[in-house]
Amino acid sequence: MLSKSCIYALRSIVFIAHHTTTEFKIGIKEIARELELPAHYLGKILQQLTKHSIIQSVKGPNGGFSIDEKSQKIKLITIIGVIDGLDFFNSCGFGLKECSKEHPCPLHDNFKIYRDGLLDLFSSKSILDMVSKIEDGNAFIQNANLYETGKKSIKKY
Amino acid sequence: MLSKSCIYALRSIVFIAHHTTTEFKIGIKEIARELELPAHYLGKILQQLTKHSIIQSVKGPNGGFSIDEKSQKIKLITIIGVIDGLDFFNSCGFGLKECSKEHPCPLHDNFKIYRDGLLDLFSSKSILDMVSKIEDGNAFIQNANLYETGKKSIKKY
DNA sequence: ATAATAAAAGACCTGCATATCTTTTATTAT
DNA sequence: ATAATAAAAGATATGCAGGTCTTTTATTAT
Ligand code: FES
Ligand code: FES
Repeated sequence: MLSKSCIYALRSIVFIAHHTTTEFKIGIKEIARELELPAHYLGKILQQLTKHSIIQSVKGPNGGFSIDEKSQKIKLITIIGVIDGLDFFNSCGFGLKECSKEHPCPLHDNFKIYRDGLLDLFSSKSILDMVSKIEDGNAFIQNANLYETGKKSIKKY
Repeated sequence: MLSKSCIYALRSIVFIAHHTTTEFKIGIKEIARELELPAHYLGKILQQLTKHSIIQSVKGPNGGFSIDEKSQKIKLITIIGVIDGLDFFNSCGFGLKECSKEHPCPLHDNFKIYRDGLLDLFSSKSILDMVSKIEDGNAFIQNANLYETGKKSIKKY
C-alpha cells in the first residue's frame, strides 16, 4: 500500500524530528543505522524531501538533516503524495480501470470504506502526532531488539 | 495490498463461476479477452488454482476451465493465501520487522483496524457471494466500456 | 491413426522499485 | 589556503513482479 520508499521517508522524518533541533543535525549514516535502512538509498529519499522543503539539510562538518517547527505539523498524506503519489486513494482494489459507484466491483463498498478510512487517517495525523507518541513511550519507530528480554521471539544462536 | 496476480485470480474465478457449468467450459483466451488480462500470464495463475483444486481444467477440444459447486463456496482469503500468502495480514504497515502490541509503531492501532477489517472481509466473502452480486446487476467484474454512453469519461478520438 | 484443440510447462524478456558505488559540491574547522 | 566532513548527484547493479513466446502433453473429433 505504502511503498518501502514512503515508509522509509515517514520513519526517517519522525526520527529526525525526534532527535534534532535547528542546532543539532543528524547524518544519514546514523539514521540508516538506527532504523536499519540502506544508507545510500535513504539518501535519495531524503533528497526528495529536502527539495520539497519537508526537511532541511546542511552539507559539511556538523551538517546533516533537521526539521523545523512548521514542517513538523505537516500531515502524513503530504509526504505520501510526494513519494508515492495519491492514485491509490481513488483506484479500484479489484483492478478495474476506474473505481466508481456507477460501475462498482463486487467489493467496492467494502474497499471504499477502508481506503477512505486510511485517507482520513493520513490526512489527519501529522509528524508531530507521531513524535509525541514516541516521546510518551506509546510507540516506536525503531525495531524491537529481538535479543533483549526474549519475550515472544525465538532466539537463534 | 493484493498483487495483480491475485486480483487476476479473483476476477477470473468469478468470471468462470458466472459463465460455466460442468458441461460448458471456458478457455483462457476468452477469459483474457473479456477481462482485458494478458492471456499467457493468466494461464500460469489459473494453473496454480487448478493445482490447488480451486478450479478444474480440461485440455483439448471443448476443454477449458470450470468451477464446481463446492469450490464456489470457497472464501476469498483462501485464494489470496494460495497466490499471495497471508503475511500481509499480520505485518506492520510502517515497516517494523514485526507488528506487536508490545512494541507498536505510531499507527499500529489504526493500521490494525483496517488490516483486521480486510481480513474479516476476505474471510467471510465467497466466490458465490461475488457472483450473486454480478448476476443481480449490483456489481461488475469487467471494465466499464468508456465509449459507451459517455457519462463521466472523457472521450478521445 | 491423424489432425486439431487447448491447457501445462518451460524458457526467456521487461520494467521498475530497491539498492549500491563513485564522484561532485557545499560547508566548516584548522 | 587546506583538509576533513557530509550531503547531492550520477551512474550502475539487483531482484522480482509482471509479461511474452515456444514447446510439450492431454483430449477430442474425424
Ligand atoms: S470499483 Fe472496485 S473499489 Fe471501487
Ligand atoms: S506495529 Fe505497525 S502495524 Fe502493528
